[in-house]
Amino acid sequence: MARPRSFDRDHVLHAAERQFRTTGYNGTSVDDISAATGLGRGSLYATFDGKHGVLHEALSVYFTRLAQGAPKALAGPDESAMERLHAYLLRAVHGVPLAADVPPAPDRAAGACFAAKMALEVGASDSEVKRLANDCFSVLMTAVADCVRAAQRNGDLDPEADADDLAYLLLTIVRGTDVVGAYGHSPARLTSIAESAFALLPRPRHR
Amino acid sequence: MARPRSFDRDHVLHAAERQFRTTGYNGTSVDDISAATGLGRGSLYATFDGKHGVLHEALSVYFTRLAQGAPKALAGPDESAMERLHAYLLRAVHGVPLAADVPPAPDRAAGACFAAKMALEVGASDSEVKRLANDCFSVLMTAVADCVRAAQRNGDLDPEADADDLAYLLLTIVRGTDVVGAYGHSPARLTSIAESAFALLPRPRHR
DNA sequence: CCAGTTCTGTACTGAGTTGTCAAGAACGAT
DNA sequence: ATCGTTCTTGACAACTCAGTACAGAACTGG
Repeated sequence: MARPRSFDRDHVLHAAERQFRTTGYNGTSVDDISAATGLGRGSLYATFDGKHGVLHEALSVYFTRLAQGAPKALAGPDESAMERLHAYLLRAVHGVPLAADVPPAPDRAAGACFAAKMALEVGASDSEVKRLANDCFSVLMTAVADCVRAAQRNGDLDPEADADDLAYLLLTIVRGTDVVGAYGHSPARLTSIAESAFALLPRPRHR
Repeated sequence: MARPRSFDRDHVLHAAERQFRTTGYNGTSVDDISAATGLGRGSLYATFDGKHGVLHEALSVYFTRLAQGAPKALAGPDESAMERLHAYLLRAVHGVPLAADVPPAPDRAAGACFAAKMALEVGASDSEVKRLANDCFSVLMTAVADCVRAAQRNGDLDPEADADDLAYLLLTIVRGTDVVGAYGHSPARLTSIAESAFALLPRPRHR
């Protein structure tokens, strides 16, 4: 029996994420968020808790999206596990790994993992951000590690290799691709990096 | 026949770099820089050109330091090229790769490559920063690639492998380590990643 | 010791920022 | 239709920030 919200919460948070992505946390004012989301100042402060709150909620939504998308993209039959790993590495070239709704990022730096970018900028002073970013990492980590194990079961990867170590390394490479991409290197160059990484994965010793 | 400077330019820029590292570009005010460097506003604006200028000069100094340190750390006899590559990867665990003067970084995120961090934060809107960051990358790139070629000459790495591709991949991994470190992962974990990467380098096919 | 030049510190301005508040709008239950 | 509750809008005050200007300090060559 009261006036209903006139905006979609997730839609707003998604727009805020896009803004944070392109101008960074400290580089965006509340007015910028207001303009990007269409919400007035008052609603922003009432619904979330200012900039902090918007960032935290946006990261939370990002996490949810990742928690759904990552397993979906990396799970599947053992036979095609290697292909999925390959596709995952190549997708990193264009940014926005496994939660793609922002297809043509204007600048590659804006395509980097949202959680990683925020963690790097304000993670040192905002432990909540650090925590949320870690959650995102963990979700990706388990998905990749499971995929590695699947590839091992199928005989495409050395069964002696530690799947977790390999997954950590793969994620590190994907994160590094974000950074190198921010330098302005061409997609061709990034693709070459991804292919090199894929080629170096440890194959079984004997066949 | 005029009053001499009471500060050392490089020392000031180094202090500014430390500040930018810990609080980011947009997160530091001119007063912060003033406090960190001990310089008054007036001197800051007279010597450099405000925040922009300080950042650009600081990056420039960082580049110079890198251009000296990187070849020194990675050049040497072919016999020990692999050891140098190994050491380079392990050094990334604790940040501030090849220009170490800030040994105990309070937060690992502050230990990330200065150029990379700035490029990721403001590179999209400040092409000068992007350029300087790219220069830093290039310097590292050639140094690593040369070291890879040395290792190939010594028979420690597959001579068929493309040295440049390998160097790109190694640098990507080091940059990724910065990001993963910013999440708060333990040095032990980062070390494990570095070791995995090193172990996967392509050895010669036949001996 | 003096004059000229450069550096240093501080106060000031205008723009931009954050967070709050109150008045009005929209809706459902009665 | 009306009332109460909740959302929205715009304006507002306090504050911070970047950049400038000016007065004074320090030093050196003569």
